[in-house]
Amino acid sequence: MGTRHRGEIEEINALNAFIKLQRASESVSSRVHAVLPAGLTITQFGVLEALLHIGPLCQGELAEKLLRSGGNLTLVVDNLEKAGYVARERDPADRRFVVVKLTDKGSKFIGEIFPRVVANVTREMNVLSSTELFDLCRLCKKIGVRH
Amino acid sequence: MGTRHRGEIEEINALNAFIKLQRASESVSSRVHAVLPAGLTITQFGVLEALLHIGPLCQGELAEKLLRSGGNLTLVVDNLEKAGYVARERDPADRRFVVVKLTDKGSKFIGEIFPRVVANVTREMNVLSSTELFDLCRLCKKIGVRH
DNA sequence: AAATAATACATTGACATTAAACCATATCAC
DNA sequence: GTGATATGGTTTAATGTCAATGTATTATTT
Repeated sequence: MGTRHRGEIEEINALNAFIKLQRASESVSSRVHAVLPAGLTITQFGVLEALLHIGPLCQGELAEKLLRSGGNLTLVVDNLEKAGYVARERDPADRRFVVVKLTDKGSKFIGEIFPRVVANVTREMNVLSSTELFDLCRLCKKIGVRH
Repeated sequence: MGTRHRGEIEEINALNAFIKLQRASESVSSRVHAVLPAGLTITQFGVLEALLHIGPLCQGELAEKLLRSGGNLTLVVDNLEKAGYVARERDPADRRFVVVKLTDKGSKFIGEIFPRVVANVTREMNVLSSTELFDLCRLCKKIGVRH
């Protein structure tokens, strides 16, 4: 091992950390997903949650917040609309925009689910101490930013 | 804010860290993905990379390593097979197993791509110092484990 | 040896996901 | 105002993804 170049070690450490990051994210996410009612996907949950806490949003904003493509959001909102959880409305001021808002049914639904997801996330993440959580936030923030 | 219960603060910190973890993972992954040749997906890359570094594997092993379902791997291997990068072979000792191996074309292909992905991952992750990388590994390992 | 259970993969159906092409609306330049 | 350009959303084609179910093969039980 003494013959390894500096660059090789850097590469190995970077790859290693990258893989661990991906695995941690995927495995926590899948365990959190497990608590969602059958038929409600993570992205659908993300849309409902954003509408609950921010209020009505247009699809472009939803796509940006959820890191998804516009075309994807069209379909996800379609499915939420079919299920009766959200309603679409053309913005009369600028008819290109479609404003998505929670229906009463959707509001009640996400209002019941959200606390359970929070409890689950809390259980998953509190394997770390609050100092460790803070460190994780800092590191994630640093690598998450485009550079 | 002084009226917040201890539990509420824990929940907020946990949620906050969870979201940052997901975002960091997704955004790094999408930037790494960007370096893959058009048409090669992340999971396809994962299969080729595993075959390159471990050697021939059966589909069940691939599914486990890549944290994907068996049915999914069937399709991913289908597409890699169509593209001529891998070949399937029934294990003669136990005909339930399908051994997947790289073709010459696939071997050459992944051999060219892998170093470029490594370079990209290195560039992304080396925003962190080696100490920070080490910390990130430790934290991810801790939350990734099922508990 | 026949019935049963377990294992590995394939298939199906529903939804997610993206990129690219497309349509409708709005804005800008002239 | 008219044409060019930009913007927001939709559609399409290809792939991914899982859960559930089906099929083939092997192992176990009796």
